[in-house]
Amino acid sequence: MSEQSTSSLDKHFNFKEREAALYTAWEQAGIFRPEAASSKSAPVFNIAMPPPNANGELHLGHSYGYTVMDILGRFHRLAGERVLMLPGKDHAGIQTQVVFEKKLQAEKVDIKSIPTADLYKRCYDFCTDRAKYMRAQEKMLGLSADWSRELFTLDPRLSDIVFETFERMWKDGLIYRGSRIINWSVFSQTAISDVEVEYVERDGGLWYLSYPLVQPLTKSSKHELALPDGRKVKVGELGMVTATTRPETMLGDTALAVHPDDERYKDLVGCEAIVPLVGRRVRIIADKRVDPTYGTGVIKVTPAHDFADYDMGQDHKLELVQVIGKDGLMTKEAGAEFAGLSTKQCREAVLKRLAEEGRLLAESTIKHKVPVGERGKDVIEPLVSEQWFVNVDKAGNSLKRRALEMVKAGKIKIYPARFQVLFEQWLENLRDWNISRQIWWGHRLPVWYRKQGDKEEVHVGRQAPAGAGWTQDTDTFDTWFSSGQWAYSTFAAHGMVNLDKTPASNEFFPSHTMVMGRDILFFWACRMLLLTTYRLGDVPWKNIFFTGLIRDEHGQKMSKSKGNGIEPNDVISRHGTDALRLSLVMGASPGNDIIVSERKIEGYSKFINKLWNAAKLIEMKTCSIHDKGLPAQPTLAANRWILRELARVHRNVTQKMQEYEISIAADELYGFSWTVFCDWYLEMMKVLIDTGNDAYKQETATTVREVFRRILIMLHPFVPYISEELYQKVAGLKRTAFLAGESWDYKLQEVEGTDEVSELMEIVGAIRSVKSALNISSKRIAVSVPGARSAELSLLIKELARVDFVSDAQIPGDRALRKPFSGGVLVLDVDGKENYQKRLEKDAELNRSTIAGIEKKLSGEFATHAKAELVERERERLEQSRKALQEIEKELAMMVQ
RNA sequence: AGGCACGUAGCUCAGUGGUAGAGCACUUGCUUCACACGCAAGGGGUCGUAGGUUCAAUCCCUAUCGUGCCUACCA
Repeated sequence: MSEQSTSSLDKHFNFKEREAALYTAWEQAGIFRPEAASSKSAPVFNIAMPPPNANGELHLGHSYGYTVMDILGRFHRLAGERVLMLPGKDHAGIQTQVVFEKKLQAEKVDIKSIPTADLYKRCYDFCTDRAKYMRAQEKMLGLSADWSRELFTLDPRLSDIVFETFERMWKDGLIYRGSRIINWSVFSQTAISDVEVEYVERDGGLWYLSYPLVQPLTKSSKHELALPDGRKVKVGELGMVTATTRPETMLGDTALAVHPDDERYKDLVGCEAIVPLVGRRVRIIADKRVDPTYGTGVIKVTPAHDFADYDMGQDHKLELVQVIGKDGLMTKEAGAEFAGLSTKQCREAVLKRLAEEGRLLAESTIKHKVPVGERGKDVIEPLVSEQWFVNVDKAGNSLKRRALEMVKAGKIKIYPARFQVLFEQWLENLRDWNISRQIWWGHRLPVWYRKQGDKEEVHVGRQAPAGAGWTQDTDTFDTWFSSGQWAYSTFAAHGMVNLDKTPASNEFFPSHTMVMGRDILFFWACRMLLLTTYRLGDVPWKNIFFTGLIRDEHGQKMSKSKGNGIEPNDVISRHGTDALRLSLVMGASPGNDIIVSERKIEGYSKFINKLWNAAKLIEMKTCSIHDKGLPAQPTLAANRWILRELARVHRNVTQKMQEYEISIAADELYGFSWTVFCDWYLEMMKVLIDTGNDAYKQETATTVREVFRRILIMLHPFVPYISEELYQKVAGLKRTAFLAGESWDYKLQEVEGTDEVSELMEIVGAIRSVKSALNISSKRIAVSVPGARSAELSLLIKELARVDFVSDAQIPGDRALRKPFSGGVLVLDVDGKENYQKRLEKDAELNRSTIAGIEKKLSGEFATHAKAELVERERERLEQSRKALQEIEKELAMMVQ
């Protein structure tokens, strides 16, 4: 017996202390910089990581994305590549301004009294402060980012590029200023982007209004309309009947529209009608965008306050009458009677007046979706406003066509592949992009104006042109205009991309991979693709990986307002970073949502504990054994087996990682580490080291160290802390300063030999099964095992199954329980073997049905159609089952006697 | 309305044209000196439904139901 040794490791992994210490050590060693790679010409793996908004803190969604990125980054770093995980923060325009102004309000600061320049500075400081906090969270998560290259979207190095892009696009005619319909936030007093608008379902009214015809019909129509109150009216009889959810906008109607193929209204197209209350004469137009089955099939067209109507207005050259102002109140265009009312008051007033005039025919309630601001209560009004736009589909120089061509040509590998189609659809549907915002937080437009008499001069440039009287535009850029350039501006800021050279391809560009949540992804990805293609003539990234969303255990989206969110800091402090990372990855297939609960995180913390204890055991058993290096061909079957298994797992995991199948790779490693390595191999190791001779000890100690070292390397991307800690602390594992310096790939000579261990596992399993059923698991019993095997294997079977070997003849018949296995029949010496009868009967039944199944199969056309090897395999299975059944029946017959 | 995905054990998910899998949960036994955050042995599924192709379908095709998401519309 070997002397008792103790481990230098504590009872549990003290992750709270050790995680912070390990991170600091990594950072101080500079291993997160691409320059740390041993080869200066190694391939580059770089990610311009999506910058979170610098106005709050990280939520679990951020942790998820970062975990995926860090796993990829650490994997490629182990592969010897120059890895650059470039971190940053986004100034997040309107969102930050709202957060910041709320904060000032809470502090009872009078925002209006502060000059904009001061506000800007204070907000910048606020973001700097938040960024610092978030950076600490990112480090806590183990993110192996190159902090020396961190950037903020308002950093002058990035801003310069943003302004330059704007100027170039202006010169190229890809940017214009114009009055078009946009989403207007009444609360924030600015235009906002499509993604900032949400649609929520509300109960609303649908009112049926009649607009008199200028020239009444001469003969009555054969078509009838059904009103919701059951009435039927002849088409044209009461003028044009239209249904609307927003009666107040009728004051701005400049047409009525019907579907061109709608028989009911064919004769009326081209006629004129009168908008009630305002008395405006409007045309009846035909447009295929009208759905003839909805309402009455007639729509009132309000080009100034509806996106679809706006498009129709453009095509039919309709007048724009703006009746709702930016303050959310009715304008004087709405008429003296309504001007100054809120839209809600106006709706009531309009309905009252229409009813008085007999123009309100009917009303019904419906569910419909109304636009609201991101934070819920904000009212969004589509209205026409003068803004700056990017022309995304300019004739002869279409940004979106070029982007689309690249995607269609497969220049970006998309994971999962099914998102390719979605990506293309998004690009197809892009409308001109409003990039101006009426807020003070952000990049101020580099545009100057000067009034010269009636004319207004416009100059685009960072500096005011010569001459007096120029004033700069007070608008700022849509935050996506700057983050849309993140894919190249970040690398350009560090001199890794030359913006004046197109295509700009070099080792850092296009960047290797983009990881994005699939919710925001398409919106942002499209903009990045557009701007990068424009600026550099190439795609922004070679690969793009979409993650799903995080959901709670009931499948609900996590959100602050629902209160079902998991705080990363909180769970990390209780279960450790590694457990969180594992639970964010296990079961998460690309693009699909993932369910995360505290229970899941807690569950994976057990795996961390398991690794810790495996290390303790290895240390105890091997610390006194000197490592003489791994022999080319181990002599022990157990060692040959585990090395073969290791090589197999290494191949599988490597392949899955390269295919971005991260969860499958993690799952494979989890199973191998726990079931194969701990449950089987470590148990064998104990036996070989405790009871074996010196040669056994030597080879086994060396093997277990090598396999464990390899496991730690492979696990490191997923659980960086525990793996590094054990690598550092367990004697005999460490070869370089940090795991990051190890090599993922390794040359393992193909281990020869037959697979004797699977037979061992079958025999041990069969014995354990019998013992367990007879409730004698801990008892040492005698057993006869047919066949000859090495001293090592015999020893292992005896110790793992807790048996002594005897010959068949030594066991009395009334105590001998015969148990078939693939290599023959085991005979176990047990008390009360009749208690095993039920199990035997079940086994027999199982075998009979297997036999019947195979016989049926072989008697059919399978035998002639299927591949010969398949048929052969079935024959073997049949033979085996028959033999087993025979033995079981023999045993049962003896019991019955 | 259109598109996409999903539907496999109680839960979360793998998977394959030829013997249905894992983890968690559950049952039973075991404080065997790494770990009870553990070990061992078990129970549990006609792979959503209906057709089709095939010698053979959980897998391929068609239809259908259910769930989720996206886009458009909701005048």
